[in-house]
Amino acid sequence: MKKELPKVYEPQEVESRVYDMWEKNGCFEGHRDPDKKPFTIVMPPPNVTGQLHMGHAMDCTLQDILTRFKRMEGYAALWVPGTDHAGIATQIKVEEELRKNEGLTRYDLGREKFLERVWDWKHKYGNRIVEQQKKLGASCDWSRARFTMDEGLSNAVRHVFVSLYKKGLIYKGSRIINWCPHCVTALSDAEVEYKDKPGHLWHIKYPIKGEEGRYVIVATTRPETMLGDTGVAVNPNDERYQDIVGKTCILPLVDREIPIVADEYVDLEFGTGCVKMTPAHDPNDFEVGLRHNLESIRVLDDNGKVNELGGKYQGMDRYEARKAIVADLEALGLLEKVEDHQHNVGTCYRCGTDVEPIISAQWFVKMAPLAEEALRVVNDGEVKFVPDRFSKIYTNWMENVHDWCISRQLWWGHRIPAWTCQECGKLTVSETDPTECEHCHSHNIVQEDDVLDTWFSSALWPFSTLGWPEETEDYKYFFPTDVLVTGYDIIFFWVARMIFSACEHTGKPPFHTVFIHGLVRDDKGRKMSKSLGNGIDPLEMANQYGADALRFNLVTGNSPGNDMRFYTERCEAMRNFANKIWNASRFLMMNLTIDRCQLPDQLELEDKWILSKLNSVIPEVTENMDRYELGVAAQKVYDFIWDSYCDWYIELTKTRLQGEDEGAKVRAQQVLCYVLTETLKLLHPFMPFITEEIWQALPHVEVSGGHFDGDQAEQPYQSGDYLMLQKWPEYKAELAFPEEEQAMELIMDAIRAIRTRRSEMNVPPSKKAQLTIATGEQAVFAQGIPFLKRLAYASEVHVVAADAALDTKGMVTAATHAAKLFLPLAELVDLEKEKARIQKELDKNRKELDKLESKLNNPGFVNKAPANVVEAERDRADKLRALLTKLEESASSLG
RNA sequence: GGACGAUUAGCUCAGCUGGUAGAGCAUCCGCUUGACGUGCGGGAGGUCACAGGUUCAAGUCCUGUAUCGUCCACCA
Repeated sequence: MKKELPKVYEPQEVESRVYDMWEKNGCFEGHRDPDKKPFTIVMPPPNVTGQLHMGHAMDCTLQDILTRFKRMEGYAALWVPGTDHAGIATQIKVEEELRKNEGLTRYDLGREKFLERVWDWKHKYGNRIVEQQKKLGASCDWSRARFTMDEGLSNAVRHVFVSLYKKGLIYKGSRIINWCPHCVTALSDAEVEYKDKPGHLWHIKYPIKGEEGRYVIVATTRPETMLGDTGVAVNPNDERYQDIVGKTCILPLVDREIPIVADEYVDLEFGTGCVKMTPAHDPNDFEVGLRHNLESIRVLDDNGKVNELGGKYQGMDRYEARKAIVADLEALGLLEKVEDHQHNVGTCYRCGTDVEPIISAQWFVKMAPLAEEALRVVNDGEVKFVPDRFSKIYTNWMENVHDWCISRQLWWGHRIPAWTCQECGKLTVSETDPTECEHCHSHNIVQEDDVLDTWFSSALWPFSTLGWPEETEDYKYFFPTDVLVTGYDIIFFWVARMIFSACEHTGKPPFHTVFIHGLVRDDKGRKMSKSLGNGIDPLEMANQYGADALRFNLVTGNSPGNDMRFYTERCEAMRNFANKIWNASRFLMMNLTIDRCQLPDQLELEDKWILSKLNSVIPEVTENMDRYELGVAAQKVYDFIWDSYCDWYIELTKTRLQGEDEGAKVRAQQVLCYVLTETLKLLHPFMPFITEEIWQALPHVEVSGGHFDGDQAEQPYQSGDYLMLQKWPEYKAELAFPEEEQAMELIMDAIRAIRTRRSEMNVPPSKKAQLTIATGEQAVFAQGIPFLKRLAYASEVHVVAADAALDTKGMVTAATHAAKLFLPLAELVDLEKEKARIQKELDKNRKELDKLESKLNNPGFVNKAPANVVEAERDRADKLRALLTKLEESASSLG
């Protein structure tokens, strides 16, 4: 069954065809199988109208690798995909579109009509990111795809809201919250990004009432908030201001009389030691205000403009008002001084606008009681972070968590299921839309306008996607899930909230492992962003180099949790790797005369070598996968394929494949095929497309079989149909050949030594030379003759005893610890150069041996080091001594 | 102010529980080697940031310092 493959691997065509094949044949479906253990991953749902970026690509790749690996290991693997309605992000997009195309705002349309538009938008673009994930090879069970605003998930949201409300863990209250004047909504603490910005510290004089010419000087970074000042605070221990505490000052521009109070909150060292109090616009002032009964006067409206309480400044934007106020103060001679001042400004994580702390009536989740269990499960190891250092970030946050502001003044999202009675003013909170007030039974009830924070619904994702609160079969079988894969940037937003939500509502942590990865940055180490325009489109990379190459790039060359720089060159290198595998397979198929592939009974030295190498790489890969060291695992497969299989084993088999012995030819094919097949399995999680494509073309190996063998009529696939459903390779004791492995290495050492010598002398491969090997391992080298001929360019090979009398005058020599090698290339030898070379090699190895011997003569080492380490060092010393002897002989023979 | 990460070849990074410093790219030399030039063979290039310590043995563990980066908190 000879097959000819194209010379260069063309991923584009292969990938879509292979993906369709998998999908059509149900390969991605998770099946509840009582005989198997489940393995479940829920995908962090991307924004429904989003586009796939490099971060998604990495996230997706890691999850796919884990899922494919576990699936092959025999788990009932399920990867649940889905999308998030992404409240603010999506609403902003649709509003922008609306303004651009029709010049309308959402208010022009009204809530209902506007939401129709958003749904239209969702239907139009919602599938885009799914298609993009498919391009990357995501083996999700698309039949179980969910959207956070699906009916089921919405029910879960309502169920949770009501349940928390009834437990007193959700409440509505007036607090200082973070307000984005651009998005016109409240934000949670997590949604505020603090940025260091240059600003000023304005020192303003507030006249003291009844004391002409006397002032309190306050320092502020936000002068416009003075319109809402209702007090001035000093530290009670501040000797400078003992006498003014209790007095009143006149708020300039507003002419309000405000008290001077003493509060520990004030820092004696900072500014003037006097702080203006604006309880409606500063969280600390709010607290102080509560202690001293200061009034809260909110002077900014929802758009960040001064409101009707701001007198002549009404209608000005907060920054306009700032300028005007400063100018007016200066005109009045009340501006003492202005200092440059670097300070941290909170900004909206969505739009970057400076966040305004504003007092506002919002809904909150009471966090303290929920945090307790969420901390316990991590502290007790029921939920582990990989790498572990992130658990500290998590616990630190959870220990200091504030109540979570969950209401958003948006329309797109889960509307808060609370109704206010217009008669008695009380709230009715209900899972199903109520028809009357539960307190006074009035029918005159109005639902809250606000919707819930997007993250409120994503917090339920690991169980809501599986059918909860219904006790569905899926929920019972697949929950709790196993691993959550995500970037460290959403530990607070999402991971923390999933953990406390699952603990609270299902009684179990949602997963046992949180596998954290870093950010993908550009080649200069900058975050990829739209504004910088430095984003690299993963799909473009996949198109150009293949999804497999992109995946391999994203998973190798960095360690878990660390950021990675994206280099296109690395994609190229991985594309080359894919091409290498392709050509190795092409070579095999060109030489294939068999249509069944099992290991032959008779194995040659080189067969045992490669099988033995394969046998040790299998557990290494598996162990690294188990430890989430996916990059290390991938690297091991890479090295095995390129070095061991391609550069050595394939070359070694050519002597048989191109020989006359038909039996030997077939046996070589069988081993080649077996090893390649097993290797394709190891590589499959990382490079699913090319491995499947090649595997489909190969005669399938009977030795390992699939784990879907046997009587499983309900299985939608047949054993052996797809590589992605094959059994993950295992170590096989009967295929470990340590002695042959070592023997083969002796031959390989000799080949390398000869190549080096020839290369140093610029002897082209076309110039063959006789080779004489003096060795104590004659039998081994006798087996190596064909390899030495082919790979060390020997015309003839003579293997003689180590102590054989040889006329080696003028011969080129090379040495390994096991053999002396002689090449009759006398005419090419520069005697002086040759001497120098040998001397250099002698020096190097003597130095090495000296180091070793002093180590071995150190009683501390011999007595305290483990026996196997000592043994290995002794062995190494022996080999060095043998090599030195041979080098010395060579030196002396040169005279 | 706290916490964390990084510092290893020219560049980007691996190096897991201490036991002979690695890869990719770049570079230099050679190669129409019957799978692959997206390749093959060979080479050069590193006092593992610095200073101490633990140990028979430290890139790896501990302490401190420096530089860069990230997160959290926050003084108007």
